[in-house]
Amino acid sequence: MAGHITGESPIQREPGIANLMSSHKQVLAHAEAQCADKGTKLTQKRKTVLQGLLQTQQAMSAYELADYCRDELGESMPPMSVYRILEFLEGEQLVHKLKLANRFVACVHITCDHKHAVPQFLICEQCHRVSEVSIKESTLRALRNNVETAGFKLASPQIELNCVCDTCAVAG
Amino acid sequence: MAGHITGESPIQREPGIANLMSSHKQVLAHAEAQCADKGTKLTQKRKTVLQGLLQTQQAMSAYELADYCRDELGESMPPMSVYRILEFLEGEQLVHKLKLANRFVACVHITCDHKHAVPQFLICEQCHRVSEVSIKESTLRALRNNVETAGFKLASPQIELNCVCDTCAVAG
DNA sequence: TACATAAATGATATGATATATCATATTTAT
DNA sequence: ATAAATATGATATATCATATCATTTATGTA
Repeated sequence: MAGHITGESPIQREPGIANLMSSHKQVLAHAEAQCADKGTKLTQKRKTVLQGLLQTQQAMSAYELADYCRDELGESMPPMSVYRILEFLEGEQLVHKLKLANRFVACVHITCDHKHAVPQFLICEQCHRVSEVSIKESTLRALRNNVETAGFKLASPQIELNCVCDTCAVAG
Repeated sequence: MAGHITGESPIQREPGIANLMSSHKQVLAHAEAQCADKGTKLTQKRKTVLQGLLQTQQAMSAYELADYCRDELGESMPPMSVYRILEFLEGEQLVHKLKLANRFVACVHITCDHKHAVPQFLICEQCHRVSEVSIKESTLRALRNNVETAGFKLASPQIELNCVCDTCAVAG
């Protein structure tokens, strides 16, 4: 019953920890204000979970997040609470669930005020690093066309792709 | 420990059971020949699992398939064997694993001799019906471009999309 | 045929992700 | 101050999946 974070590959934090910390503070403040506007509350626990996702910069499972919050952020966090909190954060569009990986990521657009484009998630199968990029309108239209011709509708415009990141590709 | 097939929505079999049965027979024969060519064997158990996928026309979990084989096809089938057999069938390209749904489908191109196009799977979130369509070369190129710009590589060109089929959309 | 080897399947244990439900604590409104 | 609503804790259980060892079945060769 050791930690849930698989040790396969280290977590990458390019811009230096200190900068990230302070930028996370801003993101959290923004998220809190956004919730307040909508009449919901970003409680301490919810903030901690979101902070975990912001800091690790990885797609995390609920159980991994529970461990991370307890061990690194000093906040006791039963996994079932994490699931509930993630559900809340998803509803607030602060977090995305990646079905392809059964993991969760912080939305990279929390501090943007404009409407988000359709996200395209590139998920490294090996280290779970995630890149959230925007899909071109024309590409999305082509996909949607395929879908509707087949008698389906896109349930969520979000697109997830099985990838390998360059770092793992080199290492592999 | 009741059946694993969720009763939410009935399985749809448009062309009439009898026709499907006979066409499945052909598909199975083709699959068997294909294996023989490669020096592998489509055993009785493997045939039964593939038949289950062909008949239900749904994305099925391994456990659902185990139940289906036992109850509907009269072949005792421990879930762990189903996993092994699905792995084999995937290797033979007779079956695809849909990570988005944690389920498996029969490949719709088993009887085609030409090389398959890149598959795009439309998965109904509600009834797990799946449509396997081909993605246009230009669309795939656009996606791949997005991916490589972000420093990733597509691990599998297979694309899975969260959808709702028209039947469920009407019912819902 | 008899035997050795390889391949396939059976059986069990366990891990990992997720949902359901009821109890308790905290916040909010009146 | 109290009731109602919201948030969190705790437990049980469902669901998807892998690892491992035992047993059976098929295959090749003396």
